[in-house]
Amino acid sequence: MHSLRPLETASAHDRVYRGLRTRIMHGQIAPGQALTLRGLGKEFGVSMTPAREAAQRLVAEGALQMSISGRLSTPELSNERIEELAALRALIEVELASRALPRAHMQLIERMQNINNGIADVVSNRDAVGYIRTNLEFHRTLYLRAQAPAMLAMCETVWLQLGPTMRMLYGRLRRTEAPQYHRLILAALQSGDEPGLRLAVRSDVTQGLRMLAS
Amino acid sequence: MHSLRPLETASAHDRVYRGLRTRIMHGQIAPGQALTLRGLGKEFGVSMTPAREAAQRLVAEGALQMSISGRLSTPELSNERIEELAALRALIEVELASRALPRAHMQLIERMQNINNGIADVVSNRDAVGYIRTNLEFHRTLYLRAQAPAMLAMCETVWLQLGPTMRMLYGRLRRTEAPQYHRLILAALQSGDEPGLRLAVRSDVTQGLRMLAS
DNA sequence: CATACGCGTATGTGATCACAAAAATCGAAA
DNA sequence: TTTCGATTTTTGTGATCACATACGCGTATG
Repeated sequence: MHSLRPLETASAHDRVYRGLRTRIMHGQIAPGQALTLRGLGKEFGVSMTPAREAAQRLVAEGALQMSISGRLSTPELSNERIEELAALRALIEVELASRALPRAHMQLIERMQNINNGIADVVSNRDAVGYIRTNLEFHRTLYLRAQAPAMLAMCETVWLQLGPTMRMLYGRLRRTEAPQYHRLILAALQSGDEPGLRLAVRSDVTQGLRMLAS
Repeated sequence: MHSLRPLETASAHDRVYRGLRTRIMHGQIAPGQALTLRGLGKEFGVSMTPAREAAQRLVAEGALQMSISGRLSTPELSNERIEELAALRALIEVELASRALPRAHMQLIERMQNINNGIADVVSNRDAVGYIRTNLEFHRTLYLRAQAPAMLAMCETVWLQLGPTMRMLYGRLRRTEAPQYHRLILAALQSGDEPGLRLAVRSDVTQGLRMLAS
């Protein structure tokens, strides 16, 4: 029943918004990177007006910050802010996973396993952006089953705010395999173990935080 | 260290945004109410451009919805959506209250008591908007102590989405006194009872939902 | 060599306009 | 009276422009 607008008729500001949002969420833009409206407009082939709307929207979602003079940049998050956002991820994603559990059939689990196997590839290539994208896809695949669009939207907003920082974090990471907690998540899904699932998701989400302390 | 911009130099779109946002959050606009950019512009004394930016931003936050043709209106929430938003309120506000508890000294509790006493007045006047505003002020006063701006922002976004619906809900309510759970919240704060506080906040936040079932 | 000043350029803001599409209005026919 | 269709009006979109201001760089001065 969703009325999806055809891509070729999507408004200009939506194209800019989606393009920028994806880049930010996947960590393709470093923290503190400056952006200009004319630059965005030229890049996406539109005038300043749609670029401004897209930027304003991303500022409202915390994906960009705007100085008092109106200059745009990706935010450099303080450690306190990162802790807060990780706590929000834990709260919301545990709830989403819990709601998805009763509907998580074998087909879904297999799809998640496939995605998780793909993480090994991007990890071996030292591809930080690919790692973030695949990791988020793993989580989103599960959460979509929760049938909770408002919660998922909030969750993605948090991902968005963490995007530039995640790149920095995962860039430091010397990882050789997919996250260990992903296997725990999959195991808990298969056995229908709700407490185990909640713990596994919480651990997976907050593990990145521990790298900050070191 | 916050660099607050003086109000008299606030940008036009910020004035429109704040004005509209307050109205929506406090339930001054009924669900399904239509809005036009030119109308908003005229009302706030600005051209269409700032009105559009403010509207886009509120759409991004879920406070307004936009039809495929670009028409603006306050959303009419389904029961499932309301349940979801109430669950989000419960998740986030319980966490905020828990974080505020160690910092909630007597002065803060007294301030909250004063606000809560004010609820009796607006209730006796059958003032739905005043009730919502005062109720939210009660909660925000506590949550500000949590020192968690990202969480508070998410929380307020949920309030915003529920604004038009809250008016409808509380409009039906035949209430003669302040919410019972507010007293429990205050008692738990005074005694430093964290489990009791979490339960009281969760109950207060989800109580409105029960009116839907009836 | 460091710092402060000043000028030129880059940048965001808000108003206005032309255009297309949707909604509303009015009239005619069944 | 109702319903369908054409026309008029309303509305959102995106481009462009003038303007004010902030930034950056070069120069001069201590």
